[in-house]
Amino acid sequence: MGQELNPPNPSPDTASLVKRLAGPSTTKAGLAKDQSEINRIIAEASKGSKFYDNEKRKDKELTERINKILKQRDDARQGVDISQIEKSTDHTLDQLESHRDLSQVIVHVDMDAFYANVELLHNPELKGKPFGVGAGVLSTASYDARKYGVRSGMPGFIAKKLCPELILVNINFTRYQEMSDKVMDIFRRYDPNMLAAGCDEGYLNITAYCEEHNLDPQACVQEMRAFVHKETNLTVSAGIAPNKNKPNGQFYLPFDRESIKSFMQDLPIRRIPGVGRVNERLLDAIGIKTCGDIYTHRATLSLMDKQFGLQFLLRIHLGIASNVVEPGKREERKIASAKVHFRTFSTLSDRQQILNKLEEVAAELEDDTERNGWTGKTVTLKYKLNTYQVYTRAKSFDRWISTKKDDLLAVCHHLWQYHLLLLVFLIFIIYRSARNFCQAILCQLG
DNA sequence: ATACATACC
DNA sequence: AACTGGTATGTAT
Repeated sequence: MGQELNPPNPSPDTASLVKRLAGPSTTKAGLAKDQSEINRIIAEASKGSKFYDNEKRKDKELTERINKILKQRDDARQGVDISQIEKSTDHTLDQLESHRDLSQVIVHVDMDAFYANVELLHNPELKGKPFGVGAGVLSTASYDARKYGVRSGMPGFIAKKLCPELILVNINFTRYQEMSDKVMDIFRRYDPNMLAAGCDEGYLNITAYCEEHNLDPQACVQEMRAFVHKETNLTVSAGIAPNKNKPNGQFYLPFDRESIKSFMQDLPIRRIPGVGRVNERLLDAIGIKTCGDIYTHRATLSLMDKQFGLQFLLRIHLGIASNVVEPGKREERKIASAKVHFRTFSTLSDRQQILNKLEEVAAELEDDTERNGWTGKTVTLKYKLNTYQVYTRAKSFDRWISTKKDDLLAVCHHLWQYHLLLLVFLIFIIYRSARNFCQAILCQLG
């Protein structure tokens, strides 16, 4: 609320801001030794930029949100019988425990530094050298680069600050897709129903394979990893467990309650899929750092179910997760989008200039949707100012809409706001569909 | 329904 | 100088 005072000395960055600036992928493999020095360099390099200001704003918002939650917690704990709540939570835990299924052998496979290692195959010169894949922003970093703190998602100029001798390699999607297909084919020999999660990882249920081939899970996975290495020259890490919760790298989690419990006890909550940087901080604020801490604070979590999701966390605490592996339904496309960059920071104050840009993306979308026989019911306009603030405006219809350029523009005209006339850095239209066009026709027929 | 935020790779 | 891009889902109003 209050005005920011301008202190005589610039206040140092808060720990949370420094961490935020370091980016989301700080839990990756191949970590450097002194993370705090690296984070300091990153914060230093970011300082003074619009990006930095925006992160600072978001960090402050989150801090305010945390304070609100802490107050809610204190209110919620007033005058209630904590031990009673703990007792009822324990009952829920017993219920969950009684349904634990240890019968399925689930493997999570993850290619090691996939893009980087594929590039190494194509250019052995890179061996032993720190390099990143991608331009502008890195898609991945070689293990030699990770030692310096270089990570995926990091802008090139910061990576260069951390590691001046860093080599930047252009991205070659077709190359990775080719290798991905090969690797996935190997995985499918072990589970034809496997779930491919992105192009470099997947989940397999090898229960049937182990039984049929009279193999124990560890030997089976060892064999599979050996095949991958032999046929592609790439390495893959795997975690074997009774469910899909992802252990750390190469790991066999024994299939009994006690082993799972002790594994979860000290596992940082951040390692759980679904707990990102924001939820990590929210949970930290109420004293939860590890999956074991969930139990300690079960009463608070129970009282604040709405904010934190009690069931979700109790299952995490017990190390219980889905053990159903399915290939993931033939993905129906849900969104079609097109985008334009404004390369300049100058004010695009000329209404006509913006209209031209809008026309450009609308034409691109018309082309895409016409070619693929697509339509949808919602048009979304999304744009980013040079402050990195993002805005979305959407309009939904109860019928399939025309994807003609001019019709899209007519909707956009309805959507765009005056501050589009301010500095615009990036703009894109998202055009979203519930069903594809063929099905739309079927719908109309009956 | 809309406007966002968060998370994942 | 440079801060993924695409998709899904959650949440508040």
